[in-house]
Amino acid sequence: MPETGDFKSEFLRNFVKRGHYYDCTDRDGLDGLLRKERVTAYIGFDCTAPSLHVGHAMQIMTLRRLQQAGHRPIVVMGGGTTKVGDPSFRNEARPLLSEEEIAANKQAILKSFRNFLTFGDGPGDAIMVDNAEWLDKLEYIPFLREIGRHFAIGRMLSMESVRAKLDYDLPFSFLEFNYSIMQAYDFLELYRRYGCRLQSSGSDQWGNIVSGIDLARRVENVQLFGLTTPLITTSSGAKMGKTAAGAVWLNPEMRSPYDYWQFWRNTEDADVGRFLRIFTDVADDEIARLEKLQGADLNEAKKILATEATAICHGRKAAEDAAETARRTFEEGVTAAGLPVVEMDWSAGDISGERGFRERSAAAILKGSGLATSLSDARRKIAEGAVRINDASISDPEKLYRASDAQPETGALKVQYGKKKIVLVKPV
RNA sequence: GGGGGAGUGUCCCGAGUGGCAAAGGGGGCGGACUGUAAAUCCGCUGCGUCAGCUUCGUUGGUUCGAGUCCAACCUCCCCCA
Repeated sequence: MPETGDFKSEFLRNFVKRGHYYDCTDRDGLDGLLRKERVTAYIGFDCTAPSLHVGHAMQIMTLRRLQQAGHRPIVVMGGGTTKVGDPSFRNEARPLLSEEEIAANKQAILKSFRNFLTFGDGPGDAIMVDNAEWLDKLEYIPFLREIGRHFAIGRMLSMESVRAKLDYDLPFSFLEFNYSIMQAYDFLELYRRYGCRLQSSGSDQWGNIVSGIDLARRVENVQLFGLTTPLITTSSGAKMGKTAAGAVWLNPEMRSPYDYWQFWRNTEDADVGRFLRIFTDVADDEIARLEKLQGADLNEAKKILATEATAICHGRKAAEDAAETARRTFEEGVTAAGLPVVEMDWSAGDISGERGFRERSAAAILKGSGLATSLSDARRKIAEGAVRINDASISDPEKLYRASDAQPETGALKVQYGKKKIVLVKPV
């Protein structure tokens, strides 16, 4: 990690202290600018999925910190760049998304930002733009003449993301090669439109950020700045939020606030302090106190981390509901109504055959709960003894339940896979 | 354009002799131990009313039988132009 130096601006001092800082293209320059005026800064987000995931949370928090320090954040939706596709650090050219998919993804992603940032027309309010606004309109020859001539092939080839492709003989088309130019052009365009002076992102975007700064210097003779954050991994080395089992989505339709809370609650001991600093607004001295806790006492800190991080993403109410549901479930051992509920059609015979009216096998229920992906999967999990229904351990996948087995408090069957995954299955 | 090589269980990497639901990793999930932690050990990781069914880039073909042989096509890589 590069030198952090002694920053004088409130924003950068805090940025370092909170663990967001990785590198900066011009430390003194940016530090001075931030002290002098309200700075407009942006981060771009591609629309490759219908939701952002916790891996993006670091970036969104950067914008939040900027806003807290009185600066103006711009969220740039990559409606245009996603059509090109970021080649960085991917082994394959990912299949091109259709324009419809990109548009749908963008619409779904927009909502995620509402709780992290305050949008509006005021001087420090966040704004959101889509780079398709200008990228879609580009004309090839004029663009090459105005912008393309400033890009030296030699230097582009030396960029880390490009070199990796070339060095390992990975597929790499001219289309992807242009991604970096598009991103550089974004920075220039944002400067022209909004006076944006700063681009932030993860450290993997360094090359693209620098390209934008160079371009703006040549074209507009202006000094722009870049600021990067470290790639977040857990202490065990795993990349955050992108497990094979499924990303930790920020969108509540794709991952409920309760499950989001659980994700943070299960943080490794060694990460608690670091995550509190990055992903919550908890005061520094309070974090200092929390991370000193030892052994099981550290669980208190994890609950605060979970609630605070969830509150920023899903709102205070949802976070406290999730905390309360977890408390009742795991500390009191009762069936809490706030657990995820899945409705299941019990109106006809057993879905897997005429086994009996309005009865469902344990395996079918487990599949219906979403905790198993198929009946085979459900049977396997039940046979392993990992499943409980209504708090009773079961081993027979064919054991039958009827709608009247629903627990009166919730009107649902309590289906549990493993120790932590609980879903209420409501017969409909 | 010419020559050579490669595409395996849809998370990734990767063995594979004509009899294979297909070795082995990693990752993930579950169990034990704990503190809803880490580490460690064990198990699971295509679908199915367990008879079977469908997987090895795509489509045809040879064969009792093909991931394995043949042909064409698609994609990628390397060398030559």
